[in-house]
Amino acid sequence: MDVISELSKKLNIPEKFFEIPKDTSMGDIACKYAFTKENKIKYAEQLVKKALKLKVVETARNVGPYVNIFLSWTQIGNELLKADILKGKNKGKIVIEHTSTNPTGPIHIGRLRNSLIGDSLCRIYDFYGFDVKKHYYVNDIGRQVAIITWGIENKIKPVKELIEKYDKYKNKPDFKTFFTYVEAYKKISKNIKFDSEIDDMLRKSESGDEKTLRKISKTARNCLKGINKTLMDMGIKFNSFDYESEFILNKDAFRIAKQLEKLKEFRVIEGAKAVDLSEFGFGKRSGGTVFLRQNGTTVYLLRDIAYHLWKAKKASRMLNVLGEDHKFEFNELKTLLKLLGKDINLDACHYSFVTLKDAKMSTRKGITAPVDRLVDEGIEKVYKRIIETNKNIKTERARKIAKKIAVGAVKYSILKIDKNKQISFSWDDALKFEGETGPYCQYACVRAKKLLKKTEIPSRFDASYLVLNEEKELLRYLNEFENIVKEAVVKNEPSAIAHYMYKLAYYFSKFYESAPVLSEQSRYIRNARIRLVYTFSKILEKSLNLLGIEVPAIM
RNA sequence: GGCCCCAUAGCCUAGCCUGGAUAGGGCGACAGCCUUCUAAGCUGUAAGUCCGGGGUUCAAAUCCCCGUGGGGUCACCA
Repeated sequence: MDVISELSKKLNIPEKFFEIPKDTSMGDIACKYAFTKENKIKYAEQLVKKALKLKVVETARNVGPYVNIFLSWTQIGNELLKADILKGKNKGKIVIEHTSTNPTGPIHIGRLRNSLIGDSLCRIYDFYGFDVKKHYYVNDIGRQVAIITWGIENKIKPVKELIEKYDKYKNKPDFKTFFTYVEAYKKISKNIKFDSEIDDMLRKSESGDEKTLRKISKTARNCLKGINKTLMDMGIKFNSFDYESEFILNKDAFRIAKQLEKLKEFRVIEGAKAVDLSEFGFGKRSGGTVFLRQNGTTVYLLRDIAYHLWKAKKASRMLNVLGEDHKFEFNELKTLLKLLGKDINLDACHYSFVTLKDAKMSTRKGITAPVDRLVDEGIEKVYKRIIETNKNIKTERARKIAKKIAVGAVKYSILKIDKNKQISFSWDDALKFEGETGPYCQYACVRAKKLLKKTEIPSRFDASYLVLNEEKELLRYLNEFENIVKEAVVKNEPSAIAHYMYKLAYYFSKFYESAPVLSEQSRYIRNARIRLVYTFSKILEKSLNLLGIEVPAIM
């Protein structure tokens, strides 16, 4: 029940004048509307009188111009505890594109932020009622992939040192691709002849030579298998992998180039075809935004336009999860789509960079912090702890649980931070299990579910028996779930869910320590408490799920 | 240089959109709590120029302006 909107309507005061006080002694809801009036205190007193007449209000009093409202938890509580958490519906189709990391090596921690935010947004939008399609845009052409392809063709052998460094992963296709890349790159930078072979390959592929294009694409597709394995292991799945090369093969890119040539912004700059977007705020040194190079090959932006027009056919809305480095290009893309007369609903969720703090990661050459390694190290750490606390547990089961916890820790540590803030990534912080972490939330959920296993869930209960402060705090916060989901959608901000669920788990832990459930003598109180724990476990598990975090059976 | 993002205790972070009651948390430190639904938990203590300076307002961490520091971007790269 959205109490604030209820009070707003009944008292005829805009919602923004209501807030939830930090302290229960100041009521469940506070109203600060009286501050805007001449006779502040007198007005507040009148508000109190009005509020007292409402059904949801238990009592109300004013502290100066503040009006502190205490709600009737019997009514709200009964409604909340008997309801199922329901998915929204009929919000329409949306294509969410995320990750889209270049298939030139294993996925790295910096890039993981994209996948985690993207996957979480997919879950949040889905829960909110959208029909979500998850897309990965594969850059299967371009210089890096060409270099690797060249390396494979010329049977370049990677150096032993590198393979030893990543010994555990040496047979994973993404790592193998990376090994080849490092060595091929070395060779090419030493010899101009090799470099021109790459240029030749690029020119052929980007102008539409099918054979070359397919050859390069194969390299990318192979690497992608490894990347996808890592993502699947973390519970991140896609509906579609869209290959950039397709938009050259099907000639879409060239058709769009023809359309761009008809625009009044069209220019030819030193033989290259471009559009002058300076009046839209895109001042370029070269004087225009190039879409076809002097040699007739396509650039990324042109293929991106083709891609977005293709995606637009699939859904009425699109959302791209992109690093802040893509802001400029994204705005160019939107501007060009508009100039082409395409009215499409395209948004971006930009996030700031992840920098690597620990020397452990920053000093090494090439990739230094593959996600696989972080997760594996986390699993080892958790595994030890699990077999300590659960003596007779089977190895395989312990490892499965360890994985859920390690992944939960990593996901939470990244998702809890506001997307506009840079993350200085610390390996140790990401694998912490106490305090505001994923495992803390998982633990609260495990405790609740374990307790519930030992009893029936009562269908008859009365929330008026929940009188303790700890019970009311928990109830009050459970009631906020709906609002938080909405906020996360509006802001494209999974961290809102992360902070919510930590606090929710905290209120539960407090309740758990202070109020016995199963051993409670009074049947009425016991039933109400069981129902409270039941609702809590459902909402917390859903919140965890919205971040892509699973709940293990034991911890 | 132009444009965009960020700045809150030793470290990390919430609050900023929509201005109001002593600026919430977490880590680390210190002190307590396990014969009771799993202590990955709970309780308490110490720790703050909310980057600096102006302005608006009865009221500014929050809004506006000017700075400072950090990051991003302005490719015939993707």
